[in-house]
Amino acid sequence: MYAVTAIKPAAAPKKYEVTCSNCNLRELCLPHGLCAEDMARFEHVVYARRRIKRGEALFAAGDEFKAVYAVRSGFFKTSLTDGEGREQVTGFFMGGELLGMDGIGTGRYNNASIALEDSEVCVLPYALIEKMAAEMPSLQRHLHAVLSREIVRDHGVMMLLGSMRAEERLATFLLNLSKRFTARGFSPSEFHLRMTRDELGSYLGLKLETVSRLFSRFHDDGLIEVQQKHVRIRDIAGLTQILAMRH
Amino acid sequence: MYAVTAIKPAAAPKKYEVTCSNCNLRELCLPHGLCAEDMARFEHVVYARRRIKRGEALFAAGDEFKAVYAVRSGFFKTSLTDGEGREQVTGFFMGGELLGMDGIGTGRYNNASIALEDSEVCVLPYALIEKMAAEMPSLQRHLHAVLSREIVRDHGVMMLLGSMRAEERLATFLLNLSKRFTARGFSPSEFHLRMTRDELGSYLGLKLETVSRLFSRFHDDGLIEVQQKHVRIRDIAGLTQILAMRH
DNA sequence: CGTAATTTTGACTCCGCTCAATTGGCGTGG
DNA sequence: CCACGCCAATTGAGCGGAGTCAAAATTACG
Repeated sequence: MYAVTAIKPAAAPKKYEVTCSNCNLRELCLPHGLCAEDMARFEHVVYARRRIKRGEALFAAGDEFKAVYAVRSGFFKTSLTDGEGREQVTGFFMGGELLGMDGIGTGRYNNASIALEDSEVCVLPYALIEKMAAEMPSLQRHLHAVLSREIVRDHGVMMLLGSMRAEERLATFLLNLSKRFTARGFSPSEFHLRMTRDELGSYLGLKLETVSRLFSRFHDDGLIEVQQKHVRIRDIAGLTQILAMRH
Repeated sequence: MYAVTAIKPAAAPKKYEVTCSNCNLRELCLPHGLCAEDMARFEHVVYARRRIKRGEALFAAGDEFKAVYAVRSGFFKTSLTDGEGREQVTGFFMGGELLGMDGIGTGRYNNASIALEDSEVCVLPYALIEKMAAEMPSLQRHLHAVLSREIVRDHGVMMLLGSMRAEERLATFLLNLSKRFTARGFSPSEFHLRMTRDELGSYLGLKLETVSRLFSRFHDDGLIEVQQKHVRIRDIAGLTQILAMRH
């Protein structure tokens, strides 16, 4: 089971130790595109960080919405659980990506957000964001853009789930992961999956055995090397090819 | 039968003829929750309407993003088309719902938006919305809420596509449609589907034959009456029951 | 009124699921 | 350090739900 505790970071985290302006994720994060002056003002919003240990929840579905979180380091999954206990993983999030925006509309988080490795997030209290956005057009615009892009991302997942076959889904996922790692300066072709086969299956609308079999098949076809959670992409073109083959 | 049309007589569409404050959809639309004064200011943003005939596009994927649209009457689908010509319907929209928010992030609409019956929309130019939101906290908050709720809606679809069986998907869809019609003062149990089996299948991640078979099955089970596009729900509890049955 | 489009229905197939057994990895405690 | 136990991952065998292909029926529309 996942604990919902650890609201309070252990050591006193020195504020402003790493500011947005010198954060290596600034190109990917919410304040992206702000001028130096606006950036300086924005940094006062990011007044706290929070550490979440592997397996713990940053927030649970139904928790009161107070802040949006920017992933500073680590890896998260978000997931819904419906009345009958069925879990649906709705996304995986890494450095510079924002968590919790689904809570704005109702005042409660709709998803649970679970760390899949020891992680750290920047806390962006929504009340402050709202206030600054009203005074800072570039921030307002960027906030809207971030929300809108989340919608576009979700539509991509809908296309994946609604009209792709199993191997296309996994290929799409691997290529997407590769791109996001690249944007963060990591290897495009070699990485550790932080989620289980079950979690990945949930996200892709497949059973864990199917995911496992697909990894084995891709391996046999020389597209990737897999050893448990470690993946190395050997043939990006081959993976892309899978998507190009209609049915 | 409960037509959504005929709200507007044939008269020339004079601007401000129907304002937000007296629009029968105001409880569902973007300006919802604004005070009288703010509402009056907001009405100046809604300076135009646009009629779209059945089968025509309000906008196409890739079109330059300039405005968000509120459905005043009629019915729309939104859909993506990927490189290989595969279509994925991402949503159906009726009175009071907003179209085009996925364009904010990139400056281009990501979806195409097609009228499934003769329809009318209010044009909300984004530049004006943005400006007013900065000056009007209640509007800003509501805009964020609307964007956020769109994300939540998409997550619901992801759960539907990722972890429900065919009959659960259709039952969920019918119940959702019923609720939305109810909120608009139409019959909760009797309505015309404006989309084809193919479009509905795309939305639900099923083939059109499967959708057709499910309608027939639901009919045989006494849950609904179907005759082509006309549907009458006979047993809401029975439909709900389908969702409660795991596996 | 005729033609095209949509819907329904049937027969058969196959992809992904279920059930089950085995293997492998990793942390914990003796 | 190794043994144990637990959880994750792999692999196999068989099944079933949804897809595919095809044809007929019904409806919509020019």
